[in-house]
Amino acid sequence: MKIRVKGIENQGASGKTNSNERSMEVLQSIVENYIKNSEPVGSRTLSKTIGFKLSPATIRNIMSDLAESGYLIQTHTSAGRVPTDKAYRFYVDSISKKPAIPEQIKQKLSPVSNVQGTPVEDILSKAVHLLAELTKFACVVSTPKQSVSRLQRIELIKISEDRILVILVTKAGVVRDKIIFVKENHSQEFLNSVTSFLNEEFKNHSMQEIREGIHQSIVSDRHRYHDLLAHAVRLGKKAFELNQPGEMFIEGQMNLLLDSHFHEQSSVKSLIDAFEQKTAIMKILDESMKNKGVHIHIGIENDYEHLHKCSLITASYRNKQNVLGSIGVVGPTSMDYKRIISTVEYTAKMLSKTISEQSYD
Amino acid sequence: MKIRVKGIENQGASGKTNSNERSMEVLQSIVENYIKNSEPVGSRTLSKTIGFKLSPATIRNIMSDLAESGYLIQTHTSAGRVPTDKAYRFYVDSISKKPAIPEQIKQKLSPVSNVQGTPVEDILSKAVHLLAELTKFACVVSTPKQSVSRLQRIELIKISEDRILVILVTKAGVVRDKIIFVKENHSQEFLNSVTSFLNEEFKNHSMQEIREGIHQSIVSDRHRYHDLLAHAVRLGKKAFELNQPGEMFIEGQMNLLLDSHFHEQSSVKSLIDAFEQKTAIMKILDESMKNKGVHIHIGIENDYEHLHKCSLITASYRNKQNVLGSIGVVGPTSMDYKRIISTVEYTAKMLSKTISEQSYD
DNA sequence: ATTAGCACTATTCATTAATGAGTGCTAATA
DNA sequence: TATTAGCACTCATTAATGAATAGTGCTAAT
Repeated sequence: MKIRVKGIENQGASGKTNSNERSMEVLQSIVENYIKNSEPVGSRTLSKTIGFKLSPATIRNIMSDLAESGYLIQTHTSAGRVPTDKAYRFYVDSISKKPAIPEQIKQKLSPVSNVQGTPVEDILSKAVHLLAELTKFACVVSTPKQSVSRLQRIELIKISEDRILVILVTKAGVVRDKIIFVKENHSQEFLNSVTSFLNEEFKNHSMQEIREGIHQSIVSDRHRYHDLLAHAVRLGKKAFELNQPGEMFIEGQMNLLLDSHFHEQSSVKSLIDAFEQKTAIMKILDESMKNKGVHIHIGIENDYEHLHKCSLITASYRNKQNVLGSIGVVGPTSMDYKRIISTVEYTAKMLSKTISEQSYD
Repeated sequence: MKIRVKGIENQGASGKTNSNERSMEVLQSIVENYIKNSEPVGSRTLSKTIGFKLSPATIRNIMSDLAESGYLIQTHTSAGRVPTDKAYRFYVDSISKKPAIPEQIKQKLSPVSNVQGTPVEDILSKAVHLLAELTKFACVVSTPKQSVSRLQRIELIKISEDRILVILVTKAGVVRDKIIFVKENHSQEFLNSVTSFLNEEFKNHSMQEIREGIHQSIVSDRHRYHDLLAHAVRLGKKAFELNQPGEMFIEGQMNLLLDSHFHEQSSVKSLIDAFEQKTAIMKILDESMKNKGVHIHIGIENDYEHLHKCSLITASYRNKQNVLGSIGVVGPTSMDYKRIISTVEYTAKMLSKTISEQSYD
């Protein structure tokens, strides 16, 4: 077997970066070509798109090497080649300059910032809807995490003899309500004092801290002989109990099923499962909150098996104070990464801007 | 051309109800057969399923008549026959005894009633999710109409200098929040008095009435010289302004795309459009609130063209006082009507029960 | 009024052959 | 030594063919 310069990978061995650069260029071309046409790309076509700088035969050699290194596969002997996830990874990593956001996209997304007094949920829902429309894929957004967001205000409203409506307003502008059941029939006046106490004690603290704080209060038992505070703490404990596992909005699932890449029965089932079982996607969104910028998960890189044929592009959104959640796109691994990445990035930016303006900091 | 007794339609002319009944039975069999197998049904098969009481030849004659009357169509000359929307309409109208709800379905739906202090939205979302799982079709539910539901409580909370958080709690247990922007910097104490005023004035009134009432107050101008009331009315007007067009939750859209009846590209596009353009479905849900019981819209009967290949089964849910919204299934016209109808009916019943228990009446 | 029988029709399925896109290898070339 | 032209080969796709099949419609017999 002849030993050829492999390009990209073992450049160290050959020393000829020229050949390496060429391989890279070819690979990029292949990826872009496949993204555009969704068809295996052959040496002849490639020679054309590259501008006849190389003959099909030369390209065949390069492609053969790339296939050997795991960047390309053939669906069958006489077919062109298709990029692997490894190729997509290489491709996105090699994207240097981001394309400018087309004016059209900016315009489409402008409704996101055009909101006065709209609940955060509605803003998110609007944003994810528009993103789905723009990308023609499925889009998801996670609602602001309760635990990190800090308390702006708590309100206790007596609803009936044994029911109290708890309203939590966070600094991010998210309003959460829930009803707690109590044995004692507290008067509204009493609830008002409890409210004052809780507000004074916990305003500007994160939900996480509050939960811990209240727990400590109970453990330390320092309120045992003070009726009001004892009740306040007990009510507070109930009020701040985390009951929602973190929500997420999904839009445009059906776009995916129109996509030719998911036409096989099995892929469709996988997708349905993935969206049914929200946890996997939720996890990726959560992960995305930890670091800045756009996150890209390509096919096999996803832990969740049902997402192996998808790529996820996510970006977190925030207010002035905290990272709140993230928004993202779920599409085929052969998506137009450049376009999608910049669209997601821009959407997240707009979202951050809008929500920051609405935040109470 | 031979004139034969047409059965079903022109029974008056022939006088022989026997033949008519037979036609009905055959048609029912055809519909059930097609629902079950999604394949054109032929005379031979039918003779079997009917228990050989009639020979294929006889059945052919009957089928020919039914086809002429518009109950059946042939996809091509040598194919069996397929029921038309008219046939489905006849079929559902002729359903006499509803099947008992299988224990399995009851069990699946039990989580709907197993909710303490859960926001109504979450109950609805749970219900529609389970319904989608049970029926394997797309399911929708409309959130309680704001206009008909009556006020349990309003709360104004000062959020920042120029922002007030308005919380509306309805008797149905729905909590709505929105932020209003004001020019004056009201103190919380002042807001409390306004709150008291609004609560006293408007508790137990429907939102509709309140909006009208406030409008009158402004027109009559009787509060002109009373600063507090003037402000209260002005704030109230803002607070009660209807800003959401009525929401709806959708689940299981993807189920539809798995369904063989929607495999053609065009149908899929239609469906996506229908769900994108929520208004059409919303309208049907709204319609369904006007009358009791289960509502059935079969294919062509739907005003919205994109729903011509679907049937919708809807039922309203309510609390003790009012009809609040409705829940329904969107599936192919060849759905198993008996099963779906009773499932939707049961789900709506459970929903009503649960929400009634949570209501504040 | 019902049914058996038969001619007729259209789909479906498997087989075959032609076409074409694309590769891999070898030998010629710059 | 790297590149390229040329050629044999492979495999998917397509169209055409024919057999098998499921179903109808009509007529004549029961």
